[in-house]
Amino acid sequence: MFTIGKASEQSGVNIETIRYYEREGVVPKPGRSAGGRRLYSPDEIAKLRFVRRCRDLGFPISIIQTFLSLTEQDDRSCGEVKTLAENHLDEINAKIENLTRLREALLSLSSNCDEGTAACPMLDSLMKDGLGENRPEQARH
Amino acid sequence: MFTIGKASEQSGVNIETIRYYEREGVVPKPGRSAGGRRLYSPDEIAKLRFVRRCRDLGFPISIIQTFLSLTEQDDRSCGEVKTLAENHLDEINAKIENLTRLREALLSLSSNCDEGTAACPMLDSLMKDGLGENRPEQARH
DNA sequence: CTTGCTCCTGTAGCCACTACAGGAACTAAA
DNA sequence: TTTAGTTCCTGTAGTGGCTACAGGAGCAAG
Repeated sequence: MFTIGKASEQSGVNIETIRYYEREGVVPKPGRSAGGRRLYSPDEIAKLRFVRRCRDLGFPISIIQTFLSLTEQDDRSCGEVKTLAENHLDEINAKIENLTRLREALLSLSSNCDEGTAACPMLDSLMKDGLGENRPEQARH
Repeated sequence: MFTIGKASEQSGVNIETIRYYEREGVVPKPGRSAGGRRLYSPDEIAKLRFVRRCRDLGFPISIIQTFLSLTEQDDRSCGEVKTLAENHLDEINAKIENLTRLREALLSLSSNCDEGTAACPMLDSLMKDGLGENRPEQARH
C-alpha cells in the first residue's frame, strides 16, 4: 500500500488532482491508515494512471468514467470504446481544422504589420465595420 | 445610441457577455438612459466587435486589453502588435502540433479495437504499467 | 390597461484543476 | 526524547471566459 505522495509519483497524477478525482467520484475512495491517511493499492494506482493517460489523450472526465465502468464489466466493451474514440478523433480533427484556419487568418492580418508603422493595419481592420464577417460557428479553443 | 440588445446584434457579442466585459473592465461602462438602461454609441459597439473578432482569433482577454489600450494611444503600436501576434501564432502552432500527435496516438491505440472484441486492447494498454510513458509536457487542450 | 418583450442586478454553474490556510501526523536525526 | 522537517489532512476559493438562472423593473404596441 502507498501514501498519496507515492501514488502521485507512480501514476503521474498531481496530489491535489487525486483528491479532486476522489471528491468527484472519478476513482473510488481508497482505504485509510490508522492516522487517517489515504492508502493506495497498485490496482488503484493503475486506475489513476489510466485516467491520466486518457486525459493526456484529451478525453473529458465524463468519457473516462464510461471507460472505467466498461473495464469493470468487461463484456462487449470494445465496440463502445471504438465509437467513443472515433467521436473524439472527429473532435480533434475539427479543432485542428479550426486552428489551421485561425492561423491563416492571423497570418494574413499581421502580414502588413511592421516595427515602424504608426497606425497598425491589423488593429485597424479588426476595428472596421462589418465587411466580410465570416464568423467561425462556435469554435472556442 | 443603442440598447444592449442592438449592440449585441451589431457586434456579435452575447448580451450576457457584454455585461461580463463591462464588469471585468474590458470595455468602458456605457452611459445610461433615464430608466437605467445601457446605451451604446457606434464607437462602443465597434469596440465590442473588435473584442469579439480578437476572441475569434483566439487571443486571451488580457492581450485584447493591451490591444485596446494601444488603439487609444496610437503611437508605435504596430511593433508591439506584431510581437503579440507572433507569440500567439507560436501558441497556435504548438496546439496544432500537440493535437496532431494526439491524433496519431489515438489512431494507433484504437486501430485494434473492433465490435466483436471482448477485452478492449486500447483500454488494456492504457491500464498497463509504465512502459514507454512518453508524457506530453503540459499540453492541456 | 394589459400583454409581452427587453432590460436590470446578483448569484451560481461550467470544466478540470490549482492554490492556498491552518492544522495533524508521521520520520529521522541530535 | 525532543525537535525539526516533511507529508498529509480538510475546506475553501480562484482560474478563464463565459452562460444560465431568479426575481424584478421598464417600455412599446394594441
